[in-house]
Amino acid sequence: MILKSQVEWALHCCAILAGLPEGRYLSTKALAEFHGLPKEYLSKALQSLSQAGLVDTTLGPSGGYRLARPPAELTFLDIVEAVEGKARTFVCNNIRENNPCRPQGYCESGPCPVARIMWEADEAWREKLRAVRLSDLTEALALDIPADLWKSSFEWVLERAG
Amino acid sequence: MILKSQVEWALHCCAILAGLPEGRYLSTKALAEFHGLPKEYLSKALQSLSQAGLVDTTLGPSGGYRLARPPAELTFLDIVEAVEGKARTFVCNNIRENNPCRPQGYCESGPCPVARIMWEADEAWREKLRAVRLSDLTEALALDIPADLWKSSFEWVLERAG
DNA sequence: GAGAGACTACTCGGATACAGTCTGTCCGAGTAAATCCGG
DNA sequence: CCGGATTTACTCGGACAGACTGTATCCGAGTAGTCTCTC
Repeated sequence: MILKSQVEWALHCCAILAGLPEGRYLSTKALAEFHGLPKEYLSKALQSLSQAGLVDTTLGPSGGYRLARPPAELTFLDIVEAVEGKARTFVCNNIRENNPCRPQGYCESGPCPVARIMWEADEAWREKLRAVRLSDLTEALALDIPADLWKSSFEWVLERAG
Repeated sequence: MILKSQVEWALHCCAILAGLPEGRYLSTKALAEFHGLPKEYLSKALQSLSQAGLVDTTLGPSGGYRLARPPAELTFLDIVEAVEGKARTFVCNNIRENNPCRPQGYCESGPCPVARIMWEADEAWREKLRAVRLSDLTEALALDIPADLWKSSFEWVLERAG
């Protein structure tokens, strides 16, 4: 059970978009070039973000993506779920129904206890992701990255933002 | 990102094995029949448990599996990791290394902040699974299942336990 | 110089292909209990 | 009746195949700016 690499890409791209000045867009091409990723496939991840309503998009030249909401109102969970889907990581096939001792027509009272526990863990994971805002990430990145690299990256992006 | 169905199977099988009297074994065939699962494929899940040291096995007739430890000393995480592996659900490909502004030979100071956050969520998930013991599951099952079904199932298993 | 039309650069979506994993099946090797057979 | 050989029932591991998902590429349709051409 491993998350797709698109999740990683989407998170990094959102971090870049978070630094974009109000009203500017950044193209898939620029984002792909900045991260060294295949443009065509990266666009699938960005399309997922777009379909989830996390980013706005404009067509035509100087078109591209920008965040639909301020970074403080976007959580990691939003982004992860946009790419990976909202489905739970554990699916219950109710194999308890196959119990040979089970009386005919017996109806289960509720979700299988096994599933209940797995779903609680899944919820703990999501809760942790829900608690981290995109703005928290950019703050962490600002501390992590040397100031000059931070500045030159910002300028690199600005040059390409329409 | 969905866990394999083998995880579900392994959890249910462990719950059955937890009810087995001291020193008795239960065969793959019986476990597969009880849960309505393909015997050959279920054996893969049980082999994973065996390789992880969670269950003991004996060959020959009246052979099969039994828990290697008391149910109170087996956690959900043990079982999930035995089947699914211990690898983190988020892998960091360090795409920040491709930043075109990054100076040559620049060495990252530590793990990528994005990965750090994802790994914390992963750890929260595992922590939740670590907190649930197999004995907790059997207690929950005892409450969930009607007493007569519980009893007849136990007898069904005992008949086949060598 | 202004407006209409052509052009360009981009997003979006579908089609396609390939690889890896998940699911499932089959079979042979090895092992331990049960059975059989000879003394 | 006893001990050794055979049979049986099971685990274990590898080989294999099909379905599905993840990764990746390509191309056509649509759109918004830009450019060009004409008046």
